Amino acid sequence: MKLITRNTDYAVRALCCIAEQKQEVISADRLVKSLDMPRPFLRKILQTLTKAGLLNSSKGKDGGFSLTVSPEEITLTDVMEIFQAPIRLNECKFKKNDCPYISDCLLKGKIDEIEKEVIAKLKAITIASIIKKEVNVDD
Amino acid sequence: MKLITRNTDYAVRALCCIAEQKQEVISADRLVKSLDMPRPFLRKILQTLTKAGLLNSSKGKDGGFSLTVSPEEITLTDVMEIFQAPIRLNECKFKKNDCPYISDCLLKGKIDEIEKEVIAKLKAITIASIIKKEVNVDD
DNA sequence: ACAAAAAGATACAAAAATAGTATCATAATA
DNA sequence: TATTATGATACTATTTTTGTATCTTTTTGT
Ligand code: FES
Ligand code: FES
Repeated sequence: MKLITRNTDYAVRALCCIAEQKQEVISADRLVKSLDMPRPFLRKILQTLTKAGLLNSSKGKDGGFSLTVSPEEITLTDVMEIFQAPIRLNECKFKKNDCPYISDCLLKGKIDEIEKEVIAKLKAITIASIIKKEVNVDD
Repeated sequence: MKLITRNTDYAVRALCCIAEQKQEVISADRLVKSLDMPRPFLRKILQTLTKAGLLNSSKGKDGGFSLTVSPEEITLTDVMEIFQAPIRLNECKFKKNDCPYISDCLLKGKIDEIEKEVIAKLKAITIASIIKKEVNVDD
């Protein structure tokens, strides 16, 4: 039971790093140095985030990435949906078929309830809320 | 993000079925018929549940399985722990190493909070609470 | 025009987790 | 001692996760 996959984890850390830094854009290379993760993997994640619309990218010299929206507007679920969709806690399939008991299954109902609450809580976590620390006053 | 794996799912359904029926014990064969799942897979699950201490088993003619404790005492987390341990939402490892940022990571803290709540809720779900329906009055 | 510095696109591969099968041994009982 | 049941275990297949490698395209400075 892994709520957060590595993809999402890396992505969140990268987004935090991008959000925190002051320059216009930051290159994949600099992010690799700051975050200490495998370059090709980070690059793929950045590309995915760009395609998903969370990042702007610019090529060429002094190119790099920047957020398309403010850190307050990026929720954990946004990121999870990109890398871990579908966000379901219980699909209840048997041999690739939908479970025939799904209509009157009480477990299903209970899990779904939990799911809703979890997702609500995940949605409440934003990049901004993650990077917000005392250390990091805007100066 | 799969909160419940198939193993757990099958196991819960089997436990419900065992809990619901009136005979002393129920055999794997009868469970297969009731639950409509692959026999070898169910058998393995039943064996695992037995080893884990949730089921009694008896061999030979008219052998089968029965609960060791009442359905009220079996929680979803009990079952999940057997098949999906460790129950963690966020391990945050990088290349098999623990994440070096773990000590001052706010995301980690937030996820851990959610984790605690989820587990509490899962713990509140018991086999008894799953099978409890109007249809099923003790007669 | 051309080289350098960046990201874009894709295809591939390795590892881990999940899901499922098959086979033989062991115990109980009639 | 045959039958009926579970126990133990080894094996295989599939899917998901986690990466790597390679080549193309765009931008910019010279
Ligand atoms: S057993 Fe399938 S929905 Fe519950
Ligand atoms: S990034 Fe590793 S604990 Fe948060």
